[in-house]
Amino acid sequence: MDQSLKLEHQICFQLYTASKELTRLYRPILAPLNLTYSQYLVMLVLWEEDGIDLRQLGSRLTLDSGTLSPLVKRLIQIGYVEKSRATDDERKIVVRLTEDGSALREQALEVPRQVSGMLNIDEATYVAYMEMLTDIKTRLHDFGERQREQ
Amino acid sequence: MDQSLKLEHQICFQLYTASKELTRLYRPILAPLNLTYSQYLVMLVLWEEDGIDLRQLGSRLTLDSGTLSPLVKRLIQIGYVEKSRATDDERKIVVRLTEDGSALREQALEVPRQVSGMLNIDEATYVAYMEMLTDIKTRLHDFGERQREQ
DNA sequence: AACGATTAAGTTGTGCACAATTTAAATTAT
DNA sequence: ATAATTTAAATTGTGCACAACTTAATCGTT
Repeated sequence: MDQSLKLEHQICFQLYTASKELTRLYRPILAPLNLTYSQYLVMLVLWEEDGIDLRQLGSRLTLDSGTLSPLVKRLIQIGYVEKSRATDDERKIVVRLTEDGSALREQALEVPRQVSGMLNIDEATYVAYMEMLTDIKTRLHDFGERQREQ
Repeated sequence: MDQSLKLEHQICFQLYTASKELTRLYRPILAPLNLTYSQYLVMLVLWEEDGIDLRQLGSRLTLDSGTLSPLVKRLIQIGYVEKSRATDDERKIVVRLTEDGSALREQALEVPRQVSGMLNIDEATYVAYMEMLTDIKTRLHDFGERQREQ
C-alpha cells in the first residue's frame, strides 16, 4: 500500500492546519481590538510604515487588490485608517492611520505577549521555527525563479 | 523602539504566508484533477477511509459542517463522491467515493511527487519540518486543554 | 506629441472558513 | 414513556483569498 497520499504525511496539510489553528488562537485576542486576523496584519504594516500605498501593502502581505480593497474599506469604516490619492501618481492610493488607528498600537503591544504565553515556547525553539518557515518560503520562491527562467 | 510588533518577527505571519504560498503551488497541479486544495484534502481522507460520515471528515480536517456541507456538494456535482444517510443513525451523512472518485487516486499519486520536486527538499529536512509543525499544533492543543480545565 | 504597453485599484464571481442559528434524530434523565 | 438534553447536518451571514476583468493614469517609443 502506497503511503504517499496519507493526509498526515503531507507537509501542506500540517502547514494548513497549523496556520488555521494559530489564527484561531488570535481571534479572541483580537476581538477586543475590533480586528480580524487579516486586518491585524494590515495594521502591523501600517504601524511600521504609515502612509504606504495599496500595492506596497499587498506586496508585504502577499495579497492582491481583490482582497485588500474591501479589507481597507472595512478598516476605514471602523475608523482606524483613511485613504487618499498620491499626489505624485494619481493611480496610487495611500493608506494612513487615523488617530484611533495609531492609538490602537498601545493595546496591540499586548498581543504578541499573550500569544507567546499561550504557545509556551522558548526563544531558541521559536527562532528555529521561524527559520524553518522562511526556508520553506525560500524554496517556494526559488522554484518560482526556476520556472520564470524557462 | 519596541520590535515586538514587527510583521516579519511574528510566527503567525510566517505560517500564514508559507501556507498560502504552498497552497498556491498546488493549484496548477490540482487543476487537471479538477480539484481545489480543500477538495483535494477531502479526497485524501476518503482514499484512506471511504464511507465515513461528515463529522469524522470534519474532525480529520478541522472543518465544520458550514465548510464541509457545500464543499461535499461540489464534489458530488463533479461526480467524485455521493452521500447517503447512515442506516444505524439517521442523523449521519455518509460520504462515499464514486467510481470516478476512486479512479482519480491513480492520477493523484503524482501530486506529492511533483510537489516535493518543486520544493526540492531532502528527506531528513522534510521529517524535521513535519515534527516542528506537529509540535506547534501540540502546543496549541495543550493550551486548549489548559483552558478547558479551568 | 501621440500611441501602445504597463501599472494601480477596483469590481465581479467562486470557493473556502467559521460563527450562529435551525431542524431533526438520538440519548439521557426523570 | 415522555420531556429535556445532546448531537449531526444544513443554512445564513460575514470576511477573507484569488482569478479574471475593467478603468484610469503613467511610461516608453517612436
